[in-house]
Amino acid sequence: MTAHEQPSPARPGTAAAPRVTSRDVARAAGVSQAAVSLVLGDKWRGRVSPHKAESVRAAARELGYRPNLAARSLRMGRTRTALLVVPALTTEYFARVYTGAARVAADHDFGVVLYPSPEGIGPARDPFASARAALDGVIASSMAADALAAMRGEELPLVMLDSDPDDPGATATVNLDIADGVRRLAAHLLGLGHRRITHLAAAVDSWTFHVRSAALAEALRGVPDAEVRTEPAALSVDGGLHAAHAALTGPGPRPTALLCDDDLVAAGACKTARRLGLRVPEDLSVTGLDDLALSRAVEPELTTVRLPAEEVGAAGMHALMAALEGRPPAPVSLPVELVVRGSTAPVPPAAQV
Amino acid sequence: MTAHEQPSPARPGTAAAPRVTSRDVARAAGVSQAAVSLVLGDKWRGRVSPHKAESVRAAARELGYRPNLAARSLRMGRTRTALLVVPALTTEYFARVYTGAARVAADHDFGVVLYPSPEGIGPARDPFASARAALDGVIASSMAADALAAMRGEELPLVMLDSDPDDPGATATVNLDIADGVRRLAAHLLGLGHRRITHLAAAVDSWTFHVRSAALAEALRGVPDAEVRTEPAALSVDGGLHAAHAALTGPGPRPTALLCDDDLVAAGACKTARRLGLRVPEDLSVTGLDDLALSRAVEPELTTVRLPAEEVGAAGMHALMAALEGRPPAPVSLPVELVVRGSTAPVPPAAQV
DNA sequence: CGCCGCACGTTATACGTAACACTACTGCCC
DNA sequence: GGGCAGTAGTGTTACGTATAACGTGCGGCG
Repeated sequence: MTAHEQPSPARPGTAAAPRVTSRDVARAAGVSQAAVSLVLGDKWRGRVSPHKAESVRAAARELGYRPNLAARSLRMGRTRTALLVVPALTTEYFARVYTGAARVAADHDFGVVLYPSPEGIGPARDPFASARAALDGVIASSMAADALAAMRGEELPLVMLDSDPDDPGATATVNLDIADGVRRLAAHLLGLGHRRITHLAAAVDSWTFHVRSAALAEALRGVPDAEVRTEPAALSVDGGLHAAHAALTGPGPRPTALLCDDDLVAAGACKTARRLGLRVPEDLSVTGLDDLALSRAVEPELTTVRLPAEEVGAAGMHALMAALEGRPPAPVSLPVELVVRGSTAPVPPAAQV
Repeated sequence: MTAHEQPSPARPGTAAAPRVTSRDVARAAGVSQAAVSLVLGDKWRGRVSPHKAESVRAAARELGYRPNLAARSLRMGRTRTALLVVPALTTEYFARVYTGAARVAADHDFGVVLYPSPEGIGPARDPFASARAALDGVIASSMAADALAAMRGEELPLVMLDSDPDDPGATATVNLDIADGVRRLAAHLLGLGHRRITHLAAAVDSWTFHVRSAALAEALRGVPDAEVRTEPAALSVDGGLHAAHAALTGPGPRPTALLCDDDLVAAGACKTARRLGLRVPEDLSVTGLDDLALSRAVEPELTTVRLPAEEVGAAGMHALMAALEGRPPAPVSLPVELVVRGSTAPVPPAAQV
């Protein structure tokens, strides 16, 4: 419990405090406004004497000077602001992407503004109007397809996340090696003896999900007795719940493993399995993808693939900074990590037909 | 799969497009720049003829004119930007608060910039520098205590979330009626016969958590045989895991119910219970708080209190708008909802000593 | 001696917008 | 006919910053 030391007679209101400008600092330090700008911009070497420079800094500190960023942006033509376009922020994955991006941005003295695409925030608005300042660049997840269309025509650097590296509209791309993750999940399941695998595939038209299907197909190509099916699933616990029900009660032999495009889906699938009287992992193996906090909260803990979300955001921002500085950004592909936990087990003997 | 209709010969790069200004529009429409400003600012009634107004709008559309927000902010002294200070964004709760705030802000043509306090983004920076533009107001969660200190001195409207309504430093406060939620959880548990209840209390020094403890104490005051203990817990699955272990293996009779300050903690507690051979809810009842997606993913689903996070963000932004328009904002307290699911059950007969 | 850098500054300008102050014309009533 | 209100505009300025352009002494060098 903190003490309230200040009496604070009136609550802070709308009263616009007369902002202290660089001219005020100049007056206080006895120099010109230009000198203040030079000193505080650290461009004073050989232009202002060390003594005066110090007194400028002292005056600025004294008065609590804070440069007006609107004026600076106007003058410079640069806003030091990037837009991050995400499909919806209520997911842990994108919250982590934001965190990584914001960290790197702060190192470059940049800010990050979010544009959660329409489903999160209402009818489609102009993403550039929603950002309050003009923007220096855009980082966008491929999953925010609708908002993306508006970006295409702009003359801004556009870094695409989780997106086709050959996309000609992107200045740079940052990808997770999802294909490798899925291959390793598939190998893990095959190694446990699973052959009848149903893919609970995200019902989202985005590159990163297409890759998952392709990688799974590729991984099972050389296995003659493998029998893979696909069931579309909405990206939520309920989505997994329904998709798993369809997969487990449909015609034909029951799959012994469910490979889910997302941890949420996997959690839902586990619930359905239990309701149908199937034990996970003894009767049915389930794998997730993302390694959300949730994957360790459910019982059993999910075998999944850890996606380094913060690194995705960080790499995206690095790529954007490179583009802004004229360095050609290289496409990035980040490694993922297979995390084996309790939701997968050898195929039950009874199912080995 | 979308077709790539545009040939797009060169990738968009750093090439700064010569932005089209209001003067360009004026030239194209054959009027003065001032007229353009009037028309596009919708202040032209009786000052510009309807005919010319229309041709200005046409020219703006034609040229793809987008006003320079930096210039506008500089001129107006207002940035139409609010800062949202949150303790960490990787949590679903604050992602939802942001979404609600951003929705309301958009209605007022405002933007929202996030300041995740230091633990999320590195060493403590100046929150106002991190926001790229000057700010018109601040909305802050009481949980971001460290960042908050910096706000106190500023002359900006400050809306506090989940915070003491009597805080003299706040322009307005928005609260959830957490006390009511906890009272209802307590009543629910008492109704099921529970008397030995351990409170897994968040180890965070914030008003919203103090309220929980106080409300629980109050609810049990009139119950003579009630026996409540408290165990501090970090706000995570692991935190709940450890705290529950301490609570269930400590000296004295084992509690029959755990009241947890957060769904994550509750999920962890359930795991510990299961590891100790206790069934939830038959042998032990567990309640959460938040109603995260996670609370429906675990087995059994958590009895919890639904916190309307988006409404908190929305109400916070409404209060800020009111303050900026000179209307005195009233303190807000939002109702919460008890959600009874599978993690609570009548106290087992054996435990009824 | 004259003139070139060099260190140390200042003056002036432009960024794009909003809005104040002003002009000019047209009815129209007293 | 003079003033007055209303309509339809334009010219100009200021917001606060960064920087190009412009002095001004002064020591040194040809």
